[in-house]
Amino acid sequence: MVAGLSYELHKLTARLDRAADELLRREHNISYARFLVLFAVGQTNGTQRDLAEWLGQSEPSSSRMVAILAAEGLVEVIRLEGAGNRRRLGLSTTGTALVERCGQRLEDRFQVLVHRSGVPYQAYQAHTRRLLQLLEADRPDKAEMGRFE
Amino acid sequence: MVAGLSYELHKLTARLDRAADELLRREHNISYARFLVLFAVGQTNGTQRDLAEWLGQSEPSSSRMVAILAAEGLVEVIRLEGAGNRRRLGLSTTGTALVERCGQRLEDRFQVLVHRSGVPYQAYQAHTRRLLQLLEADRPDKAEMGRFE
DNA sequence: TGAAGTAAGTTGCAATGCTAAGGTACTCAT
DNA sequence: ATGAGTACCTTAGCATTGCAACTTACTTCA
Repeated sequence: MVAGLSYELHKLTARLDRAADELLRREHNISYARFLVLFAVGQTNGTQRDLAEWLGQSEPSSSRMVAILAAEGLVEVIRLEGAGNRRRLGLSTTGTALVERCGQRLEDRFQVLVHRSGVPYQAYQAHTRRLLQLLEADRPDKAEMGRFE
Repeated sequence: MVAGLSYELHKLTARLDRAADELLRREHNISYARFLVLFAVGQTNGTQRDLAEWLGQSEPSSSRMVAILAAEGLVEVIRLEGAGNRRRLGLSTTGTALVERCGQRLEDRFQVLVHRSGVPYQAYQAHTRRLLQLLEADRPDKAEMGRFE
């Protein structure tokens, strides 16, 4: 048959995401989608476009999520005067704390899973990254992506 | 930082799915989500529950997709008399042809990508499967799942 | 100094996913 | 033969995504 590594990846990710979502909702009353955005804000500390890029999502998606998270006081949005229609994103104190706790919890859990499975974390990660890189290289866009400073 | 294999998996899958979606819409006027369901119908040839299970999706999701695909004449739904409220799903002739073409196209493309990346297909697939297996084993459900014949 | 260009962000709409709750078609023990 | 149980499917409603189209805030150039 058509083996289908891609289907298995799809499925694995779907399951992982769902499991993460359940855990976060139960323990921290937040969805995985929102957590991911929060986490990404912490990582990028840039514009919304940077955020979308990091997440591998469309801009409208992150735009909306940012609006929601900002309204909840987890993300801070600062308009940059004299820099075009740009804002810089950052985590609020509450946001930082939340990301900290959730991130730790998820990472722990995931590492346990991987460890129990016997799959070599390093190698699997390296392969995943490699594929991702190649996929990014294929799209003829943001080679530079304008920063502000 | 929190390395985050899981984020990378999430992102990789998102990108792969999006690329597949673009290709299928452009060349065959069908979304990747629908194609996946069609493909799964061909693989399972069972009930909708089997289908959802194979896809790693919720039952309502596949129920809705089946309704749509049946309305488009791609999937055939057969009520099984005397077997409870069950239906057996199968691909119509058109459906089979479509899956054939799209599946081939996607698989080719994906294999080229993996090959170019230098990632060992077999090993990566084995790891993915292993993780998936463990994840399935954790959920205390359908160990048997009732078939009809 | 104002028209065109550019980079970033937002809005409208449809597709798809999930959970919770409800329905349907049988089987079985009493 | 009837009420409980079981397995499968559907409906209702919300969350999140993507694309297309539009807006906003600056920059450039004639």
